[in-house]
Parts: sequence; C-alpha cells; structure tokens
Amino acid sequence: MRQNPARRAALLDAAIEVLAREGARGLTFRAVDVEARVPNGTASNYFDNRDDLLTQVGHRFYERLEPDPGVMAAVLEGPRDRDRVTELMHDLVDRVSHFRSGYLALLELRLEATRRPELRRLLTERIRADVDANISHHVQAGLPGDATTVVLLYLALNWLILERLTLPDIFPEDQIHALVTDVVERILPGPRRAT
Amino acid sequence: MRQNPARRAALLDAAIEVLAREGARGLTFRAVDVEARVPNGTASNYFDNRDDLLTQVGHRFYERLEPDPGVMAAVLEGPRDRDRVTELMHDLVDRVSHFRSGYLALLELRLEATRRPELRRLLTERIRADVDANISHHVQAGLPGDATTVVLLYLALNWLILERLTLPDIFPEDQIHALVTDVVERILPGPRRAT
DNA sequence: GGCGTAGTACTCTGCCTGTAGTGGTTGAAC
DNA sequence: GTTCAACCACTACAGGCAGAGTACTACGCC
Repeated sequence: MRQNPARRAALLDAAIEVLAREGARGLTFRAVDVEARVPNGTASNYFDNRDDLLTQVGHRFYERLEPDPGVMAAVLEGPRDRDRVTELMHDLVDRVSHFRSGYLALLELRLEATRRPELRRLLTERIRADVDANISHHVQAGLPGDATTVVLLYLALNWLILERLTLPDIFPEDQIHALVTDVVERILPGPRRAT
Repeated sequence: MRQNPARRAALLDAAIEVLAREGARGLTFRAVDVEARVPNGTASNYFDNRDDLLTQVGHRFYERLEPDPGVMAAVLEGPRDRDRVTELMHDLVDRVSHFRSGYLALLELRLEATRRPELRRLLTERIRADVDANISHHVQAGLPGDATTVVLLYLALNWLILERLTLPDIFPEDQIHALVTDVVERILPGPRRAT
C-alpha cells in the first residue's frame, strides 16, 4: 500500500470525475488510473478494493468542501433580513451547481451507500454535520428564521439543484433563479428588508 | 427480436429491481435474466443493447405509475384547507417511500440520463408532465395554494424522500413525519382549517 | 405443418484485477 | 560527499471472470 498523499489525493479527485462522468458503473481502478494519467495498476497499489476506494472518495469529497473562510465571513456582513438570505441562497445554489462533478459524484455515492454500510455511516455523519453547521451558522449570524427554516431550505434547494444538474429542461435556467427566490419567500415569511 | 409483451414487461420489472438493488453497475442482461428467472440470453433477445433496455425501463416505470383512480378521487373528498393538504402530503410521501425500488431505480435512471440523451428526453418529458399534472390537479381540486406552491412542495418532499431512502439516519423516522407537516405549514401560509 | 418463441449450451471477447520485477529518486547516516 | 536503504513510479504480464451474443433444439399455438 503506497503512501504518497499527493498522489492519493490526485487519484481520488480523478475518481470523483469518473464517478460523475461514467457513473458508479464506470468507476474501476483502471478508469481511475486513466483519468489521473497514471500507469495502469497504480490505483490497485493505493486502495485495497472498491469499497475502500469509495469510502476514501467520500472523505476526499468533504475534504474539498471544507468551509471557505471568505464566504463564511461574507455572511456576517450586510443586513440580516430576508433579502439577504435570498442573496445567500442564490450564491449557494450557483456555487454548488458549478461543482457539477462533485455533486453528481455525491449522488452516486448516496446510491452506493444503499448497499455499503460503511459508506452509509460515513455519509450520514458528514451530511448531518453539514446540516447542523448550516443551522448554527445561520442562527448565530442573526439571519431570520429558525432551525426548521434552514432544514426546509436545504431540502428544497437540494432537489432544485439535482433537477438542474440531471434534467436541466424541467426548469429552464431563468426559472431556476425565480424558484430560488420563491423558495426563500415562501419558507421564510416576514418583511423583505429589515425595517 | 422477440415480441411477447408479458415477458417483456416481466423483464423490465426485473430490471427495475436490479437497478434499485445493485445500481446501474449491476444492470446487465445477465442480471435481468436471473432476476426474472428466465434463461440466460433472454434479455439479449428482447433488447438491442443497454441503451434500449434503459429507455424501456423508463417507459415501464411510468407505465406502472399510472394514476391510481382511487387516490385521485379521494382528493376530491373532504375539506379544501391546509390540514387537508398536509394529510395528502403525508399519504404521498408514504406511498412513494413504499415503492422504494421504483424510486431508487428512477434516481439511477436520472444519473444515467446525464450521459444518455434519449433517456434524458424521455425522463424530462414524463417528469414535466407529472409536475404539470400535479399542479392542475391541485388547483382544480380547489386546494389552497397556487402553481408555485405545488412546485415547492414537489422540491422539498422529493429530497426528503431521497434522504429517507438513502441515508435514513439523517432524519429519524419520527422527524420525517414532523418535517412533512413543517413543509406544508411553511410553504402554504394561511389558516390551518377552513373557516 | 409452419411460424414464433422458450430454453440450452457454447464461444468469443474484452476488461479488470493484482502482482512481480526493475529502475530511479530521496533522505539519512556516517 | 558518498553510500545505503527505503520507497515509489512504471512496465509488463497472467489469470480470471462475467457478460454478450448466437446457433440450435424443442415446443406450443394457430
């Protein structure tokens, strides 16, 4: 089992791309080797088996999603009203949508988690932490809405992104934007701008 | 190319089960043969190739999801207020959740649609029709809320179901129930019971 | 009796895994 | 500064395995 961390990370990033592009069906050691432009058999040297690979991909995904200090700090600026939340949600949706391969890979992992207990444990832990972090961050930033608000935004926006990335013609691009605004308006009642 | 419609349907139903259980990775002609308890090579005789198989699975899925007249009629009974909507949404979530293999198979198909234009066209068409039908049905039944309401319920509840089916420990079962109520309460403002 | 299909059996192919072996690089010890 | 050891990249290969597809036989229905 080789140890070179940079190479391991490169292999995992390649695996994310393969997952998104070819699906779970296409995720083989060989495909990872090719995607990472690395000699055949390299992935075999870094991962015990497919299960090991998938679990490490899960870890890697969240490693790459580590909080962006800039974005976090930006939330603390500006007003704390509903229009601000709308802005933040637009940013969020756009940011996640732009990491298309990552998002699709995560969906593949979710489906794989259905049959791999260890992967399921990992994803459950990370996603729950993510939701909790969103809630406390939202509340502590003094933004309007409670924990339930944040969870409902999480639900609706996630499916909206999924729809956008898998079947983009269901909701055309301009409608997506309007829908994000609608989501916040309906889920977060109250005045638009702080009075 | 064999024609027997009953056998074809049985093969497609088997394919749905395989998709849900083994994922897109496990969906091979052989696996379908085994699942349908049919001799090896049969699926080869019924489908040109993998693409053909997947597209027909998409058709079959929606064939099986044809409107349930009983459920449709039930909506027209009882009051037309928010509590009624909450009830209906609870029923909906439970009904869809119970067709676990179908829902998971559809998710697999969505991801496959990312790389198969024909499948994407098919799913786009059927899902858009589904959303539109939900909207007109809701409005014509005189239930409170407009088209946007229905779309937002669609978004939030779909992700809730996905969460429930793929990572059940994120939101424990009792919380799911409460969340459905929350979703309706927040998205559909107004009095609980008709006055 | 003929058409279509179920069922059997077999081959061919291609891909994937895992590993052995070699050469090179780096880092440490002296 | 030289030597040695450890690690790793890379090549090449063997073995395996499952799946696709197809001839062929048998059977039932019209």
